Amino acid sequence: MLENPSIETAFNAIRYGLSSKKLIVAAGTCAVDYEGRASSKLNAGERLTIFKPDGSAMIHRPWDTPPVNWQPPGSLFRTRLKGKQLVVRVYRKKGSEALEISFDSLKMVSVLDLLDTGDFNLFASENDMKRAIMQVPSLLEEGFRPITSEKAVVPGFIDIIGVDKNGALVVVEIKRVRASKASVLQLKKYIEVLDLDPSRKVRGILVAPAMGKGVQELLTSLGYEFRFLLPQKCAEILKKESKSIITNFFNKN
Amino acid sequence: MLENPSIETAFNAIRYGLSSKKLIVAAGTCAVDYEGRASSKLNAGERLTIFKPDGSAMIHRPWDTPPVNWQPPGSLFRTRLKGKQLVVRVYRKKGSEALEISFDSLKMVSVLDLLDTGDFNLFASENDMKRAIMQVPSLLEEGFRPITSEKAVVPGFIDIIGVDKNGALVVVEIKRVRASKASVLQLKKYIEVLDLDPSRKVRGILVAPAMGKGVQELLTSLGYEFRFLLPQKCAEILKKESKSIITNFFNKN
DNA sequence: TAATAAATGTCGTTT
DNA sequence: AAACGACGTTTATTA
Repeated sequence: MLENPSIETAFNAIRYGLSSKKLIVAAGTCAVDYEGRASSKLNAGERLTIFKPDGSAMIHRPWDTPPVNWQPPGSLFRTRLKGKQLVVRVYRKKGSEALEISFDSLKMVSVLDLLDTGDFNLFASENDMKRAIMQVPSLLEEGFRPITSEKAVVPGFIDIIGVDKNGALVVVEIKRVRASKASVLQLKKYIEVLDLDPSRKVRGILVAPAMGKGVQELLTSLGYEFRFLLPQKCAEILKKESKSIITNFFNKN
Repeated sequence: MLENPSIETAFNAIRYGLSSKKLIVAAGTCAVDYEGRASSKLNAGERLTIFKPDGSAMIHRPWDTPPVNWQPPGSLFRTRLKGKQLVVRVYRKKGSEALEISFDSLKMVSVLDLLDTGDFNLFASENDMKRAIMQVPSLLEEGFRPITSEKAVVPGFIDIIGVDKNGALVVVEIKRVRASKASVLQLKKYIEVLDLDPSRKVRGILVAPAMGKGVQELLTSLGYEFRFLLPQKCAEILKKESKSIITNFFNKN
């Protein structure tokens, strides 16, 4: 960990860090060039740069969440001194993409050995909404009974098929974000694919936290219905069921 | 800049850094909870965290380019000590989204004042491809003459309208990445919007560095054409042209 | 402000 | 490996 190191000192620290697969954080005045699918040029300024052991790299300006320049994991590093500058080249063969960071001076260099084995779980995906409805069918409506099992349905296909309290077939299409007209057409397609005999009544229900423009009209014209449901509520339900983490764990392993 | 600070020392440094709008980098053992549009839980492990003066925040694991958790600019910070833990809460009103980082210990805390005024330029956007064709129409084909001026065309609408060497109208749709079937349908829509009289021949040309599956078939069935063009080549042309403009400038003066 | 298209999108799964 | 779709997409642009 170095404060205001000379270019040479920083060079040695970064070289060492890269070769021993450490995570490196460096702040300093640099210019950045990128050539690849696109190309970019960033003039000199003070930024935070991160080099990770997996070969990924980021250059952060003092604002914004996404980095101004980056390179994905699997990239290769080459560090060299060029006159009074420290130059780090991050490149990969595929698409011959290259990022070149030229440091004029450094305020801080930190070489870190981070051990991170903690599990990460993201809840309330569209699949989680489906699971929540499967576990608590009354989320859709009283008396609803799903026919399809959680795993049986082909992903990207019909979300849930079930039966309502009157025995009518129900096709459910779930969106975790605002439903678009495309969502309605998807529901329509699914219902058509089912190739139902006309004697049996079939209901189409679109489940989402919101509707886009014209969605209600399209739904009505096709005779389908809308059910308001927040992904957050599904997350709470799954949390309550507390099986979700375990399920997640087993899905992963 | 602190190495292995105590929780209290780190607390004071981070508090100071946040209140004085500095950029903060901290590495240490932490757990992270996110609640908002989705929700997530990250168990304890060693990570790198960044808090920026604009209110954005990132938590980076020792691998991957995107952060495992983040919060966009405009978020608010609240730092507090909770037992033996240092807790940083990053939250925003909209959607009531909140990120909570609980540190057990810290390896490094760095409070940085970064001055970054350097220009950033990204070349070879879709618009750059358009400009390149406007400047060098032969990129599309010999004898092509654009009708629309660079600025006149409504962006998001028809990219370029022109005339070929035989006087036929040409509608050009540009993609900077592999063109999908949607791109072809977009071209089709644009041509239909033109509402042309049937006496005049109209050609539709899709310009892109590659074609997706079924695109060639769809193009053929609609009677449209494909023109291979790399964004990089456009970038080079624009670079060359801008130089020639400078040269022109010096020749004139 | 809402809708639409682009992104060095990225990140999965499926073919 | 390519192709397709979803994303805590984000971001920019335009009606």
